[in-house]
Amino acid sequence: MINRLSDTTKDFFEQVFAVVKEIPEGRVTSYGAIANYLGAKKSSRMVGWAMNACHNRPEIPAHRVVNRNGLLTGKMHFCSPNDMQNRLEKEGVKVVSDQIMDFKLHFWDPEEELKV
DNA sequence: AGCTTGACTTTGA
DNA sequence: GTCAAAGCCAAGC
Repeated sequence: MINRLSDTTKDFFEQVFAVVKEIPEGRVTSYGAIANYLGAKKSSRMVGWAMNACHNRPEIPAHRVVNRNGLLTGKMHFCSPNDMQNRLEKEGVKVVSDQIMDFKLHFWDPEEELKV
């Protein structure tokens, strides 16, 4: 369980970053899963918005966070769109047409792994 | 203060 | 199974 922070927006960002940082190599998760773990399932967009601020946190493996369909929706927001897919494949995650193969297999649920 | 947009998800047809 | 619409919260204009 990561640090429980206040419900302020800024802390929400930190929470998202903390969870994303805990994602092991070769694993991926979805915005909704993170949002759900943070207790804001309906605010899945905010997770994406939080990732938008990941530019301030270079250590955040945002490439391991995809939409619920396993699609690399945010690849364009990387410095190099190809880098996201390349990095995932390097970690053992096969990606074809911006979509993660066997997404279910590589899926990493924070609620289960971090044990709320 | 109000409207539009956005790295999403869920539900209904 | 797919497609369209609604819901959600925050930032930018």
